[in-house]
Amino acid sequence: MPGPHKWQHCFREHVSRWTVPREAILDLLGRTSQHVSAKEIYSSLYPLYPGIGLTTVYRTLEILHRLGLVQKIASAEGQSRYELKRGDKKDHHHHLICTRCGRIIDYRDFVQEELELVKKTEEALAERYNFAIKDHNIEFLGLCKNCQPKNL
Amino acid sequence: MPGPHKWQHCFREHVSRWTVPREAILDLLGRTSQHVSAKEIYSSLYPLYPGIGLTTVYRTLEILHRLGLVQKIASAEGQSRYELKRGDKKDHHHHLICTRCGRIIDYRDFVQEELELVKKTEEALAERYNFAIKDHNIEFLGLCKNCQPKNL
DNA sequence: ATATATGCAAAGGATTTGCACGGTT
DNA sequence: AACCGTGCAAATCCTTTGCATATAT
Repeated sequence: MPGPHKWQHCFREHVSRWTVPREAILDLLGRTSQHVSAKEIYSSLYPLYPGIGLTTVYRTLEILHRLGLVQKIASAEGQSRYELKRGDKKDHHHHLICTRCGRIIDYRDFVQEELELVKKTEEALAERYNFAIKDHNIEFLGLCKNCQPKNL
Repeated sequence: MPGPHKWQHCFREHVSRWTVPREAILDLLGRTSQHVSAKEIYSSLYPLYPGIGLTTVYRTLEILHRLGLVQKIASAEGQSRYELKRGDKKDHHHHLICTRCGRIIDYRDFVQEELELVKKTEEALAERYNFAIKDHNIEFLGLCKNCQPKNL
């Protein structure tokens, strides 16, 4: 599992070149705990790296996703959000998503229990359906505090 | 919970008018066990109802989703897929999604166990984060039989 | 008769692609 | 020097919106 600044190696090995934009994007993802959209990454980086292109952000995210370093969350609002997967077991979490404003909350409660069941399920499903399971996605959808109708 | 052909009532009560396109869309959703995209619905319906518009499909799906009759699955490939929620408890299932070809398999194994944990988690999360939880989404991502690399 | 739903065309967004240029190796 | 990555602009794809017309009530 790559450490804070070992991505450079991972990149050179699996992809090819280690460039300024790639470092900037990975660095940003490492510093944020949010689930960011491509445009948000672009906007955050622009002041520091004028001339960076949104295209590059998309292409880099695509690579990171394929490498399994980044989770891509397809939200119902049309845009995808991205989150760096940290190797840390303690950091494993699932999502609580507001269907109105799109806010995503990470929760770490019950995750241990969930993971036990997930593991069991995963094995059985892999065999039964001949699936090579790579990842799972557990999320709860609803209305966050701010989006709940006050008058109901 | 609306029966096979009681949607008409549900519609008139909660929305307003029961029209030919709405009946056609709901009927199609009822007859298919697939997770269909808006365009697929449109294409299936076009031969029978020439002149039907893709716009109407989207608008109807939006209503059905708001009424809680249809689940909207935001896939990573950019398009959303829709599935009629059947009242039937026995029919509750989760998804196994191929990240390469987009195929979705419903599985009903372990769902009972999952649901117990889900219910418990839901209650705790609702309280802790002040969230009005409406739905959940459990899916496993990986490669289906056909998409697994043969030479690995 | 009246309000609502429809279909078309156009607009809107997010993401991808083609291509000449620039940076890494 | 060779090749890969970049940024721009244009192209795509999915979805939403504006508006005149058709339809359900």
